[in-house]
Amino acid sequence: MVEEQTASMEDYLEAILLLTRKSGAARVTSISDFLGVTKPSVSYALKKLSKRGLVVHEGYGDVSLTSAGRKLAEKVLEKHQLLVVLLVDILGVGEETAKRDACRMEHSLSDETKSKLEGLAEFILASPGANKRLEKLRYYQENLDRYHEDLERKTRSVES
Amino acid sequence: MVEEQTASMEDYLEAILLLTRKSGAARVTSISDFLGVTKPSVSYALKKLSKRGLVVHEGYGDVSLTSAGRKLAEKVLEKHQLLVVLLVDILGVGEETAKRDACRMEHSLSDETKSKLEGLAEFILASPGANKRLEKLRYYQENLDRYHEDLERKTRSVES
DNA sequence: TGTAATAGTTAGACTACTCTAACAAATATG
DNA sequence: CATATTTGTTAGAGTAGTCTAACTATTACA
Repeated sequence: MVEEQTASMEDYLEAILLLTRKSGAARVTSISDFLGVTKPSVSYALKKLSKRGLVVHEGYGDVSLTSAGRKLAEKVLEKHQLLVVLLVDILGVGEETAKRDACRMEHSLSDETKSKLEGLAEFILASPGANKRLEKLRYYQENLDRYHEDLERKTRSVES
Repeated sequence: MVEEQTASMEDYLEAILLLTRKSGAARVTSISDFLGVTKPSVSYALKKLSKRGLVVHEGYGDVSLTSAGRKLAEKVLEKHQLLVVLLVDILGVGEETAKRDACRMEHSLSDETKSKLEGLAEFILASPGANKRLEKLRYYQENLDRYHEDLERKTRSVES
């Protein structure tokens, strides 16, 4: 069994997976650019992840994932992608917010909830009757937005 | 505008709100028991939250929230409760997992996503046609579970 | 009302990151 | 092939939290 990683370490694993997929290999610099952290921070993280057997580095070379590391990284990435689908395609959350939320929530989503959420997403997006259901949800959401806007307007006029 | 708080500080605010509602007042000891942290940790947190104008303490007495603190605490608690409804009543996630997930995800849920999620929950639980919809989802989830169990069994038999 | 029990604080260490500054290794180019 | 540029590491400090140990303040009650 692989121990739980911190959100930060999961971010590094996920970044390495994505960079490897995109360009064949990950480097300290590309990870640093991708995550928006300094190179010393990447160095520090890689040392930790190496000790835990999740990453192979041997200084100044390419960074790659061990199979344990890859398994973990894939799990995180799957959660991330599921959340994006849920937020954007089902809930209609704006791209920017959805991205920010997914990047944070991916670390707190249990495997159990993930699989249940997959079921919900499938039910709403791909099961028999899904189209009609999604259409109705969209309609409902839109009216709800209008309703909340009204409410806020009223609140403001009371406050002022 | 109130600045963003860390997950930890949000936990303290939420605990103070809940304890105040339950027993009229929060104390260092009750917060410490509730959150499962030591009293020095509570002391440390209260000092920070006081400086930020979110909590009123004046040593050795009751702990209470300022209106800014209460507003923030209520926001977090609402997110928590919404997540529990979503996880337990809609997705059918087990109580324990749902609680753990809600406690962590409440800190990464944006206001925008929260309101969209409220819409979804309402749509599934309380809109016209909701009963039938929830029933179908439940049925779908159950078969999905069975399907995934089958899949896992097959995977195992291949590996061994 | 004096003392024991409870409640809270302070001091100091530890963890898990983050960063900047300074240096070393590798690579690329004139 | 020597040197400039890029890449990566090490050292050291800072932050935000956690804890234990030792202390002080408050309260309870014999």
